Amino acid sequence: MINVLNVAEKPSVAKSVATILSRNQQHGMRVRDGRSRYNKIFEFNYVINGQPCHMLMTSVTGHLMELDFEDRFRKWHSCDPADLYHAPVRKYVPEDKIDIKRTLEEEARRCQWLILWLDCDREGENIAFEVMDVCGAANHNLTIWRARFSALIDREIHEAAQNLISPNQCFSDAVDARQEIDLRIGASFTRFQTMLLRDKFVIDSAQDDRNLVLSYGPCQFPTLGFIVERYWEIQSHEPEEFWTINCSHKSDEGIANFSWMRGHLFDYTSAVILYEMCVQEPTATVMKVHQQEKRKYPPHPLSTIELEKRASRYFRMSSELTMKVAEDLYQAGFISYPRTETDGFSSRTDLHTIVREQQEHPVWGSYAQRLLDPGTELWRNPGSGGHDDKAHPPIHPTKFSAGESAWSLDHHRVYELVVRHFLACVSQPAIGAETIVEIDIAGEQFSASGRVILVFLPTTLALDSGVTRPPPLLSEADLLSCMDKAGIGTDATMHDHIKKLLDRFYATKDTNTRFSPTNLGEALVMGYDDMGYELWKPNLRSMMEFDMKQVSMGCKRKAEVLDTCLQQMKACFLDARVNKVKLLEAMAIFFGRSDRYGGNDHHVAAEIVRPCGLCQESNMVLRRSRDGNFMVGCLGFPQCRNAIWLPGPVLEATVSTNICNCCTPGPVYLIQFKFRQLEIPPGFNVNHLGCIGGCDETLRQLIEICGTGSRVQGNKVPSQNCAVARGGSLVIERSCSIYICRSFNSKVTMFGIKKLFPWHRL
DNA sequence: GCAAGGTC
Repeated sequence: MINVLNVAEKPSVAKSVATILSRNQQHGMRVRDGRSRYNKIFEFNYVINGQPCHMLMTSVTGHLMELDFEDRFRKWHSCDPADLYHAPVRKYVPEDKIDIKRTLEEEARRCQWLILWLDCDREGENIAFEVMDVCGAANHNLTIWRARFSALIDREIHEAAQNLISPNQCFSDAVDARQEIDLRIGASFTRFQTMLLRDKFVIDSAQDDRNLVLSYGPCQFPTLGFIVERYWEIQSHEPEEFWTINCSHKSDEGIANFSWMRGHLFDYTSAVILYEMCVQEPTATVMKVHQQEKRKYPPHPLSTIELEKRASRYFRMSSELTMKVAEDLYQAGFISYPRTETDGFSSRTDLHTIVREQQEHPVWGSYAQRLLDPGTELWRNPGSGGHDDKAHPPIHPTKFSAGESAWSLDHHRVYELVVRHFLACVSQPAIGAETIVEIDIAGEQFSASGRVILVFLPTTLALDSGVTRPPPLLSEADLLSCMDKAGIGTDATMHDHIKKLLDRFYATKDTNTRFSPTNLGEALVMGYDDMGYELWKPNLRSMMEFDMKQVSMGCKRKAEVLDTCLQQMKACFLDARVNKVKLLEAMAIFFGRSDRYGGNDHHVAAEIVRPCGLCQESNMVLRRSRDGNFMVGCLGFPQCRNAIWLPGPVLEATVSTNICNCCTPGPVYLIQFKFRQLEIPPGFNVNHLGCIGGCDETLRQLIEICGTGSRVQGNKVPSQNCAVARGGSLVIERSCSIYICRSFNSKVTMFGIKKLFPWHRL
C-alpha cells in the first residue's frame, strides 16, 4: 500500500471527491484537521489500477501563491515606474496561505504519489503547478498525477481516478504570462497616473487625497471605458424631430390604437402630404387580420452572469451583493455552486428530484406538483445556452426551504430567483394568442393588435411629432453583457471590476442601477483617448486573451508572448508619459488645480451660468467638451439632460459677472465670447458678451449659420432647438402637435400648418 | 499604496 496525497482547489471539492471515492470502501472515511482550519484532511483506502492506496485528500483555497516585484521595487518611490516592465518578480506564498503550505509539506513527506484534483481550467492548472512546487520541494521523490474531471458525480470521479494524466505545462504557462503582464501594466500605470495627478488637482471625491489611488488595470479600465463611451454617446446626441401619423378607433369595446406602418418620417413635407391624403379620405378598410400563437420560451439554465443580470433587473441588487448572498446560500447548502459559466444541464442530472423537493412550498409548490404530473404535459427537458465550463452545473436549488429565520430579504430573493428560474427551465413555453389587424386609409397602412372590425371611421387621425432620444445610460445588466462579450474578466470576477470602479470614485450608480462616469473617471479616459491610445478599450484585453490561448495550446511560448507584449506596453507607457500633458489637460477641465503644491495657479472648478430651468434643482455650468467645443450643461446630469450647445466658432468663453436683465429663471450670467475670426460671417464681432437664456439674437443667428459645437452635426437644420434648452424639449413643437392632433373633422390645411412652422424647411 | 485570478 502506498500513501497518496490528493489536493483539490477548494475544501468543498476535497470533501465531495473523498466522499465519492471512499463510498463502499473498507473502514470508510476519516476526517482530521490540518494546520489551516478550513482545509480538512480526509483519509480512506482506494485502489487505483490495481494499486492499493492509502489516500489523504486535502485542499487549497484557490491560488496558493501570489506574484509580486522583489522587495526593492515594491515601494512606490523605489524606482521609475518604467522599470517595472523588467524589474524581477517572484512568486511567493502569502502570509494567510502559510498554514496550507505547511500542511502540504508535512503530508507530502510521507507520500509516494501526489494527485492534483484542481479545477479543469487554466487557473486550475496553474494552481496545480503551485501545489507541485510546494510538495515537490518537500519530497523530491513524489510521483505526480493530474485527475481530470468536470462534475462531482460518482462515475466521473472514479473515471478520473483510474485515468490519471500529466499536468499541462502550457495551460499553466498561459496563466503565468497573464499574471505577469497584469502586474507590470497595472503597477506601472497606477503609480504613474497616481503620482502625476493626485497632488496637482483638488479631487473632491477623496476625503484624504493623499491616500487616493488612481488605479489602472487591464480589466477595470475597459469596464470604465464602456461607461464613459455610452455617456459620451448620450451627451453628443442631438435630438432629431420626426413625424408620424397616429390613428385610433373608439368603440363600446374600447380604444384600438393603430400605428403607421411607415413608422415615422424625418421629412415633414412628405409626412404632411400623406397626412392630408388620409384626412381627405379617412375611411379605414381592414386589409388583413392575422391571428397567431405566440410562444414565450423558458430561459436557459442559470449561469453566474445571468444570475447577476436578473438580480439586478428584478431587485436592483448589485452583482457584488448578489454573489455574496449566493455564496451564503451555497455554503448553507441551499443552492449549487454559484460561480459557473455552464448554462445547460448534463443529461445525468436528476431534474425531477430537484423539482420534487419544491412541492411543499406555499407559493410555487403547486406549480412544482403540476410539473411532475405527466397528465399536465407541462414538463420539458431544458435546453442549453451552449456554454459549459466543465466544472460546475448551472445554478439550481439543492435543498428545499420555505425561508430560514436567519435569511435577509436578499437571501429570500436570490433563493426564490434560483428556484423559479429552475422551474421555468423545465417547463413548456408559455403560449399566448395575438391578433394583428392591418388597415388601409387612402393607401397608407396602419396596424394594431387587438379586435376585428371591418370598415370604420377613425375617431382620431393625427400628425404627431417626436424627437429621437439618446440611448439610456448603461445598466448593471448592460455592463455585464458588454464585459462578457468583450471577454473582460471572468464570471467570478466581473462584479469585482464593477465594484472597483465605484470604490475608486471612477463611476457612480444611480438608484435605477445605471452607471455614469464621475469627473475623475471621465477625465482619465479622456486623457488617454486624447493621446490616441485605446488603453481604455477592450481590445487590449482581447489581444492578451488571444495570446494566452496560443500559449495554452502550445502554439506560442510563454517567454515569446511576454517579451512582445511587455515591449509594446512599455513603449506605450513611455509614450503616454511623454504625452502626459493630455492627462493634465483633461483633468484641468474637471478639477481645480491644487494650490498646495503649484502655488499661484488658481482655477475655478466649474463656472456657474444660471440655475437650471428644467430640473430646477441644479446649476448649469459652462463646460468644454472633450473635443474642445463649449456647452452649458446641467450639473444634475444624467438625471437632468438640459444642455445648451454654443456656436461652433467659439474660441474662448468665460462667465462674466454681468447678469441678463430679462431671462428667467435667473440670475443668468452673461458669457464673454471670443469667436474665431475666419469662421464667423462678415458683420459679426469677434468679441461678444452674450446671454444663453434665449434673448440673444446674435448667438441665435451664429448657431443658425455656423451650427453648434456639438459633436454629431450631420446635415440637420440648424434651428431654434439648438438655442433652446434641449432637455426642455421644444415647447413650440408640442403645442403644434396638439393643435393638429384634434379629431380628423378639424380643418387643418397645408397653409395652416405652414404658418405654424415658419422656421421649418417647407 | 499598484493587477487579476483563485477562494473563505
